[in-house]
Amino acid sequence: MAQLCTSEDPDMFRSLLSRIGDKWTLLVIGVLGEERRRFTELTEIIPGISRRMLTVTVRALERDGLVSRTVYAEVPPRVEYELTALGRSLQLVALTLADWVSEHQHTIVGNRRSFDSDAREP
Amino acid sequence: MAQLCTSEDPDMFRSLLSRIGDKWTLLVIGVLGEERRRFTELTEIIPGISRRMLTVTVRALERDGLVSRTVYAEVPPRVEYELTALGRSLQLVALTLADWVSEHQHTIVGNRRSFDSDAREP
DNA sequence: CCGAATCCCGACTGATACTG
DNA sequence: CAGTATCAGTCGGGATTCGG
Repeated sequence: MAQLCTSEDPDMFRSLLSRIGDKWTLLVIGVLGEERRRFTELTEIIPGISRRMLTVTVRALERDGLVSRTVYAEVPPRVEYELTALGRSLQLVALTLADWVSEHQHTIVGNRRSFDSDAREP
Repeated sequence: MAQLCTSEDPDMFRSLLSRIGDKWTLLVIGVLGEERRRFTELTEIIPGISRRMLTVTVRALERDGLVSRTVYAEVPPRVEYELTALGRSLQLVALTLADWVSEHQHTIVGNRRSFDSDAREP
């Protein structure tokens, strides 16, 4: 319902929205949606992410129960992350979002271009 | 495709994502999804938004072609905003997102609580 | 290999005041 | 009514460094 956006608890709504809307979360979910990965793999697959931000992101996802973290008592250490059932359900939503973006991104880029050029010359 | 999250143009993906993921955009889209509104109406309906942030938000939406802005040459001035066809298509996506949040928010709050309490006491 | 802790900067936001 | 301008505070997140 659109009401969700306005009434009820906009804080909670926004809190979850900013979680998935932050810089890295959806990328991590997208990658983990394919298969479980270990820490260093993620840093290599996701372009530009730092170890710190990967740690922060993956901790937040674990806290929300979207990702599970498994530590193997080996040497060298190995830690694997994978989507939980809840995480996979979010991934489905994320994919519809990604579809929308891929379908309309060219339109939007064009809109921005014409808006910006209109603004310069009256 | 999940690939969209990783390869291709993650910048464009993130650019659109941070647009709809920012603090006010989805609330504005949610309100405008019901019916066209004028500026002051929006400030009254959306709890906590300042005139400045509303301006910034609707400008960005207009730039992307998601919202249309109509100025009536009256006195006092009247400006109305409404979703474009593109904006309505995004609204559909946003609603699936809102549904997911409303369905799982209690689970997530619970996950956070138990994660936080587990962290304190080993 | 995996991560925690610290420092720091630029971007985002809000309060306030002013204008057509 | 519908904005714009300016300034100050907060915060995400990147670089770097240290530990298990």
